[in-house]
Amino acid sequence: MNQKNAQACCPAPNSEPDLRPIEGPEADDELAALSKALGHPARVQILRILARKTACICGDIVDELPLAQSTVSQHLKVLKEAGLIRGEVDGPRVCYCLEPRTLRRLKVLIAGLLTSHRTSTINR
Amino acid sequence: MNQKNAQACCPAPNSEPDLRPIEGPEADDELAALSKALGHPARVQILRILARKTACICGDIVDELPLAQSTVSQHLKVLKEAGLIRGEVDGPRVCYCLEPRTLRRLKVLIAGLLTSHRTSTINR
DNA sequence: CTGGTTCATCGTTTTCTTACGATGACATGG
DNA sequence: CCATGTCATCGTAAGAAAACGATGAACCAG
Repeated sequence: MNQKNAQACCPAPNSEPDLRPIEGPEADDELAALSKALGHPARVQILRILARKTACICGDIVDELPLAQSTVSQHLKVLKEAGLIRGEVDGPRVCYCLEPRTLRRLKVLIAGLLTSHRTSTINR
Repeated sequence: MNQKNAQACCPAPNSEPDLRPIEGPEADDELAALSKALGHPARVQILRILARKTACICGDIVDELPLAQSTVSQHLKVLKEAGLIRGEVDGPRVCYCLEPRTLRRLKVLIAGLLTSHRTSTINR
């Protein structure tokens, strides 16, 4: 019941390349952790909402999901701890937004499973 | 204690494009399900093993993981039900291999979260 | 047919996850 | 200062997931 002005939070596109390895035990754990954070429909929907809205929003997310506020807050926490989103306090509200860097990282990690595979001829 | 000959199972590279949508409720659920299947370190390691070995293997996977055979079998089941791997019976053994098509699909779904976002300028 | 190998499934325990309402922290408008 | 709106956290109950050993099905070798 608000549709607040999407503040100019969540800055710094930060397109530095990611240094971390794409294979090995650490990469495996990283991929598992990121996937786990994505592994719930509500959290995917939250990411989708944040991706759609050009800029970041606050708890309008709650209005878009058939879940209690506390549940949504919990999901946001999971996503934030995984580094997939960022939250910034804006007065009484909190403004969430995507962290595209992490999503790109996830994409790269998954692609890494494909490139080491034999079918890389049709891979891209 | 075996290192059996990796049979020529798991054929059909099958590079048809995927028809299904990249957004919407179905895509969200699909992405969540695939991510959930990936959301465990042991399962990521299994995929990594299958990706490394050029061809498919059997329960040599069990020898590579610090888990009981039944536990590995359970993880394989999860991966198979998600469509990420394929299993083919080869005599008394079962030969597993990657399903690159599904991994590519997952990559596309994640990329879809990025493309609808504003930062697509630095997206690729 | 018999015994051995390979793997899936069953049954169980333990732990994690999800969901909710209730409560609390915090900033802002009056 | 007080009331209100916004959000996080706590406590809890229900359900899912993870791990294991034990058992069973299927296949070969002899």
